[in-house]
Amino acid sequence: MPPRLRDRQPIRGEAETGRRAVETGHRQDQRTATERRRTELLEAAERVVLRDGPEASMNAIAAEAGITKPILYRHFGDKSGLYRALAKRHTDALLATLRAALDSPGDRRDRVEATLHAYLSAIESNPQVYRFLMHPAEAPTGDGEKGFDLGRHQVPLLRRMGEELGDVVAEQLDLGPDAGTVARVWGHGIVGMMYAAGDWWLGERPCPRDELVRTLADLLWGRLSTAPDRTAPQ
Amino acid sequence: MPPRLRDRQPIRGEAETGRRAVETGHRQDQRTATERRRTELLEAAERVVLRDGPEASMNAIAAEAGITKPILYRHFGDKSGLYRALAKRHTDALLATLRAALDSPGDRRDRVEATLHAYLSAIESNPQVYRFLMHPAEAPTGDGEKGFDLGRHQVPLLRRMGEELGDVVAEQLDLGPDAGTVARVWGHGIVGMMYAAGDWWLGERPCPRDELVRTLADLLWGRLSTAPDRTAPQ
DNA sequence: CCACGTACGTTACTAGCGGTAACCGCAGTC
DNA sequence: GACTGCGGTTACCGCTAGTAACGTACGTGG
Repeated sequence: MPPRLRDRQPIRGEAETGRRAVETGHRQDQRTATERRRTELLEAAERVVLRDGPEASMNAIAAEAGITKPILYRHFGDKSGLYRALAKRHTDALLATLRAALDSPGDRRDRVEATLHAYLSAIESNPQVYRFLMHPAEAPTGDGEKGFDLGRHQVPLLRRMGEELGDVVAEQLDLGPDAGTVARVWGHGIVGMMYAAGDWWLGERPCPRDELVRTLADLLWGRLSTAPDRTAPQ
Repeated sequence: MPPRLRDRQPIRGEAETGRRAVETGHRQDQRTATERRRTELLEAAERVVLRDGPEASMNAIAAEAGITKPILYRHFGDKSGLYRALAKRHTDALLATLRAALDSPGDRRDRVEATLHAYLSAIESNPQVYRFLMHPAEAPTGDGEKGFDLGRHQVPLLRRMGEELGDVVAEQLDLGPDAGTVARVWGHGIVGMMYAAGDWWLGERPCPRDELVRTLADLLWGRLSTAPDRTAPQ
């Protein structure tokens, strides 16, 4: 890869214009102030990530915020800390949307289709956020354990969505014995189905969204088992 | 000398002990020789990746092979080239296994379960290879296009499996109009289901493999639509 | 008043990364 | 003998994440 021009360092003395004078009266808004600062930094980070993708550098983020790296590290510990904080808002929002769709009125098929629609339109309307959430660009291990744990620190959104959907399935359906396990398996399975099909669809756009939703719902409705064989009539 | 610590370079003169003398007779095995060298390097890389995970450094791989970085770059271009070469063998093997399962005798349900079994036992028997294949640890863009392409250079194995399965579905089932699109959607969807459920199962081990296979097959067989409601016990 | 704690901010560094330029030496071939 | 190509090296580049040390404004408490 050709060497990139070094990213611009923050311009000196432009971040602190006319700020301090506003809150002279208040005293112990220290905590709220740092909180506000935190969200300011997060918004800057979000701008950069949405512009440059998940591989945005801490330098670039700091520059966007008008400051330098050490402050970012004071606030978020390390890069994965920043990314975790950044991801939280979006994952929470997405999960809320999905839960709303899962609890929407209508029969079961309607709810399933509504959920698929919700997920797909979310990733469609903001692919870069989706990409950032799903492909965290190397979350640096971080756990003390070296070895074959596998998957713990990876793609947490997929896991969370799977757990969430499993809960909903468990609470809405009567699955007989082993209901808990079955529901969780289905939760992760269905989420994975949404994920892979959605990722592929977003890249190739082979059909409108409704058709994708219908086709996936057909799959979940067992059409795979009832479709006629093709080798026989030939 | 500047005070920079140098990372350990490979030990001098241990890679070429008693090698040259063997093939004095042959002449134009240059191509086969470089081919052999390539696979030697790939095996060294594999050892390191299986030991250190996907974030293994080129320096470490070169050291393991008893050489230095530039040779790796001569052979594979860049890191993603090496990783692609490294992944190819395993993906080919896995895809062949899956295809065999998809074409196995028995009825449709048997074939589906056989395929699930094949995938799950593959990732179970070698989780680190699986992890390397699925989470390529930041394939560095590489494409000229900057922007929102999304997903093209990401997780190629998932895509390939989806395409492959879509082909099989299309050639075995009669899906009426739009058969091509339906088959591909299903291919990617089913693969995603396997992927997410398998990843979760591998981490938590909530049930034996057979049960997971059966539960997923049940999902594909439409049990989601036929399971009784739980909130309204008629 | 002065000292303290605390936030914000900087400069200047470190080790390590992927990747490359320039060079050496050895084989075989025209 | 000159040319070419491959295996191999040293030494570098620009970049990254992360840190140490220092400075500056502020409000509080002895």
